[in-house]
Amino acid sequence: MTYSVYLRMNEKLFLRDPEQSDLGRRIVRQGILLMGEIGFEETTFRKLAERLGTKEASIYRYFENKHRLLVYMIAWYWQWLDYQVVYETNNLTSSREKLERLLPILLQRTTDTPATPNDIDLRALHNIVIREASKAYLTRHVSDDNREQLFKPYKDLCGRIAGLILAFNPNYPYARSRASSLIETAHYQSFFMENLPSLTDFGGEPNDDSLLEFLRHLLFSSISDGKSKG
Amino acid sequence: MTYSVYLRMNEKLFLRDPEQSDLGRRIVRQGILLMGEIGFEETTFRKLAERLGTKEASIYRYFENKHRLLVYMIAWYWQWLDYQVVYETNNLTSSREKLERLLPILLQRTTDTPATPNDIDLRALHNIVIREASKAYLTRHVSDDNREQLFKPYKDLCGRIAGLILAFNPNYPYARSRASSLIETAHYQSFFMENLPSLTDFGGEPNDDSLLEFLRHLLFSSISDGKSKG
DNA sequence: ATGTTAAAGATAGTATTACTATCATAATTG
DNA sequence: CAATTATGATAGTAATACTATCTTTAACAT
Repeated sequence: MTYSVYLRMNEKLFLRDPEQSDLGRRIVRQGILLMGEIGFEETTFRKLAERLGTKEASIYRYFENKHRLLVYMIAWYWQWLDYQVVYETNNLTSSREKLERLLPILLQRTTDTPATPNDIDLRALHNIVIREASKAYLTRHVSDDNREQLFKPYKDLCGRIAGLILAFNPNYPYARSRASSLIETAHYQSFFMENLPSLTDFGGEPNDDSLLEFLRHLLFSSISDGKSKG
Repeated sequence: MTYSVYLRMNEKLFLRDPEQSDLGRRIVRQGILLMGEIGFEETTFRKLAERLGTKEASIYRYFENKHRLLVYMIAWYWQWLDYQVVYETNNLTSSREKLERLLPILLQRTTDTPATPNDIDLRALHNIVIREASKAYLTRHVSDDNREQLFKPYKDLCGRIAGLILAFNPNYPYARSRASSLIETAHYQSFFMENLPSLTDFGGEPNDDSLLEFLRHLLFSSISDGKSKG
């Protein structure tokens, strides 16, 4: 039996809660597919409306604009990831083991998901996060958006990871920066691997986990104490 | 006496070389100021033209579109940085020292520039790189742009840094990824520090160099051999 | 001086985008 | 059955991202 998680989203992210209606859910789900296919810039509410057999005005009733829809999707992803981290590290005692489990989650290398997220195409969403997530905050209105707590899920996830890092090494002084840079590195290295491979050392073959090993080495070398391990 | 460096740019980046005419140079220089002020999305050729006392059609004679202008500015920055790295590490024998010198360059913490770059506002350009550089490659046409060598300056800089890393530790297996992630980390941590400080451990006071220390620790812990140093 | 070429100015026009407004209709709820 | 709410349908606007064309100006060559 599979469970389904309902993630309660910040109300500032939408005009009308898309999870409360059929059209709303289709906007999000098909929006993920469309944006995954053609990218953020090429995506328009008109194209999405056509795909849904509705009109752009209807989509505007749910989301103020395309950027808010992106922020919504990304926020959903971070909340989902946070949930996955909690689930996967639950009952583990070793803080190293917890961090080990974290890495494949960040790279979406996990096969068994703890619960099926209601028809959301996770692979498409993960690709959107890799290619478009930075566009959610690299704007002139970051500060306003931040004030409205739009980035809280990302901060929460970073906070969670920073906690794991501090559990591993309470003396490490850069836990939050280490957490945010771990996430970001996972994503643009994935992007580079796929699109600008000469910026990486990874071949990109399906079962090549050199990126995972890179992240593992990078993480543990930085948060381990300088002395040889006892 | 100050010298002035002329950076030869890839011809694919423009329709007409902006360095060869007064209008062209003003497009680039004022473009940097405008984009630094209002950001990439808000920048239009119309606004830039007004600022220059010309018409948008004139700007289109130099650059195919706004994205190409961005790519040009970013490419110029990477070439400039590469030059700076070469200049600053010249005559140093210690590879550790070379890497040490690299870090403040990446953060634009260097006071003495080796040569004055012809009226280019480096501070504004650095801010553009922090906020907008990823938009140069996070597009649907990365591969086409890459084929046209538009990202060569970035790759060259990464290659240069990877070389320094390998000089420091010839056995390190992820030199290129380490180089690209060093650059990227420097930039989005700068952005976070300024705009989403809770994602970092840095206060952001003018003379606070905790970001520099973070990068230094992150870099050397990862590329040093696992054994205690001899 | 004159003719030629190239750069820039000026004006206009088009397709698309990112919305906003309004009104009708269908579905839901009380 | 009445009232409310969601959606559909249509229209319209201001701005954007260009393209085209024609004129003026400047440079340069003979």
